[in-house]
Amino acid sequence: MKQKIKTMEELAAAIGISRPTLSRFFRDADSVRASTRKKIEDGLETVDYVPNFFATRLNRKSTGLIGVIIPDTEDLFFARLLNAIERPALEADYTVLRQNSHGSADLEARAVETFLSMNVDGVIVAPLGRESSADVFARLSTRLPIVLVDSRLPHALPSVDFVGTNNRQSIDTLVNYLCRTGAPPHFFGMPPLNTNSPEREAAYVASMERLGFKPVLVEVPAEPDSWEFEAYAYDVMDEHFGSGRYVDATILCANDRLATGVLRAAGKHGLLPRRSDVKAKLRVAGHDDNPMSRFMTPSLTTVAQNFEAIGRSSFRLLLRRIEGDTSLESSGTEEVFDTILRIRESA
Amino acid sequence: MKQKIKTMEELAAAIGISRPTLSRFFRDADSVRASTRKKIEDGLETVDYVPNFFATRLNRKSTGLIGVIIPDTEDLFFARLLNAIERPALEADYTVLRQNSHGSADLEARAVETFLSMNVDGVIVAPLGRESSADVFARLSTRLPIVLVDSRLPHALPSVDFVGTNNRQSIDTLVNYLCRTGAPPHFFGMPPLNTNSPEREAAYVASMERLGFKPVLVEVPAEPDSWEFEAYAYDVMDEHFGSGRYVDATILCANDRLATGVLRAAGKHGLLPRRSDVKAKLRVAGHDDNPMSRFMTPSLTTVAQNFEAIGRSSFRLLLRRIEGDTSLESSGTEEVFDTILRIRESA
DNA sequence: TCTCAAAGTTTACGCACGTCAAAATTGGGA
DNA sequence: TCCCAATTTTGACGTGCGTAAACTTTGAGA
Repeated sequence: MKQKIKTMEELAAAIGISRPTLSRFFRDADSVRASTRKKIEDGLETVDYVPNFFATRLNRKSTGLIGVIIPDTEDLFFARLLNAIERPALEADYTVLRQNSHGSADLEARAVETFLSMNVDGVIVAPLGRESSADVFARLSTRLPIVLVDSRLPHALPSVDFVGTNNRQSIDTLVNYLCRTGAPPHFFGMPPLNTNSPEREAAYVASMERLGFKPVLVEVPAEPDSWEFEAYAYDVMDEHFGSGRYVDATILCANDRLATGVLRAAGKHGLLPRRSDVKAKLRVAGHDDNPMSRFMTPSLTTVAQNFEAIGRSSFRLLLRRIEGDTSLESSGTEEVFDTILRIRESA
Repeated sequence: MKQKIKTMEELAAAIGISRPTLSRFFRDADSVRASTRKKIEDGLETVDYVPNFFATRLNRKSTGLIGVIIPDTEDLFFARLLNAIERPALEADYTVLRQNSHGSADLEARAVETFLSMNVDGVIVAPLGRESSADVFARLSTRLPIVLVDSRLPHALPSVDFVGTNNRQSIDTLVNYLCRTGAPPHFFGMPPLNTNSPEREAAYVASMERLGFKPVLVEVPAEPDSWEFEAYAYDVMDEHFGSGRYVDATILCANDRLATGVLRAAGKHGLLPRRSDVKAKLRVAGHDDNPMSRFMTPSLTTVAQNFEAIGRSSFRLLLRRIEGDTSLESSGTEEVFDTILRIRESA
């Protein structure tokens, strides 16, 4: 069992190198002479030493930490987004800290406090659509670089960057496809938890009108403040289908999780064809290309967001802000990515 | 805009309270006189101060941090488990740090290093099934309290606690139900990424033999070292169904994600009944009750793990170890929870 | 072997806060 | 109004490491 060493001072004594040199070595192994580098590395092999995380960050201009706040870890959309951010961050030697706002503005604010107290170099956040969120992030953005992903804030903060999906393109792609291949779609919106909700609805209305069709929203009783999209959509459509409404309609859902609930309700009411070669009357399309969507029966027609690009891009943008890249506009930058249509069985 | 205050020293000056008293206040607000408590709290209202996270943890016996390591954040099973651990931890004023091993033993080891360097009070880990994992955690357990969750290690560490699901009970429940209502099930195991895989298979064999049936494992070509369970199961069964094998069998899958792939393959080959009142020949059952399972078509018959209990219990156990509860066995404790059968349409 | 720049060592201070001991206040009851 | 225990303040040191300045050693080329 290797000798346990607690401080860098002890380490210096144990391998015969001065502490400042060790400190330099840990910051950048190439900043010391090759021969002493080898001596240190050999020494480290023989002992059990881990630099103290807190002590190293306490007195440093950059902590090498970035914070990410998402609303729900149990939503695969955000789980994938998180991974897409974490990957380039790890490559750039940043440690990413995740906080879950659980859809609550309070927890979101508390997460911000935590990140401030940790002197993170920057924050990437998928915000809630609340007013309070906007205030919190307005304050935050005066103290730290911050980039929004996936959703904007209800009131635009002119100085904050945004990276997300091009909702106009994605919805337009779906509307065009659906109109070309069958009945013009109705739109099933999502609970207005963030700004994607109104954005996609507006995009739907615009696309339909451009094609000369009348936009029709699926009637929803009350929009619950919940992230249980599948159950919500199922309840709504179970009611509709049970009363004979929408049974041969084309339904464009604001995301795949809603579409999942719709498909389930359709199955219950016998509205799904048994074999994929039988044309169904009811058609359902989603948005996001959730990993489960291709495994449903029928598999879900949807559009795939470019997670990789969004994650990478938001991190890079944050990095440039952190490094004070002056070629960036001081007013917020905006990057949106197009989606790819995935035609499957449901529409 | 409130006055920004960076250190406790400044805070002390700003609100007229000595620094040690402030320090005591932040550790426990009730440890100061009510009148000075009020004075401090009023003062805090007027300024913008956040204690430095690193400085507060640097020189403290307990950091109030616990680490959690899971193999995959994009697997809803682990996402839910994580939340179930985080909830009681937050109530007990612990901050939980998550690390994702991405199924890699290297990253798992690195996560351990990180936690050690942060002086976390304890670690909860859902381990990989690798040999190397066992070594890493053996070392870790000599320095920190640690509890394993969901899966054991390939070689039992006698001194480490374990909290998970009672695989014997869950599989036995499913086997009994399936045998009672139709053909005895075949078993579709999962890639041997952790110890649940062999455990569930052994439980299946035992249950079948006890009922006097011959256990039959679904033939799998090569077991890939992958977490893409749905795609894996789909590929395997697409091949089988395409050749006419298992088309009227009952298939018990080691988890819901595999079952999802099986159902998808069944749909492709027209093996699913159109309406739920038509008896299917092919039956599929899963394990875990993934949130999506009830929304599939057909909805999946499965067993629900008791996430809440597993999460709460593993945290409590860790807490007792941290606090040095002497009523605990020094040899490892073991807690397993029973599952609940969810009978739905697929079997 | 000499030379000089490169690299390492010494020494010392700083970071923001925890914590302890001794001295000074405070406040409620007698 | 006096007194004493409870609190707070003062002063000082510790945590593990970053970092700067001055000084010493090293090593490749002349």
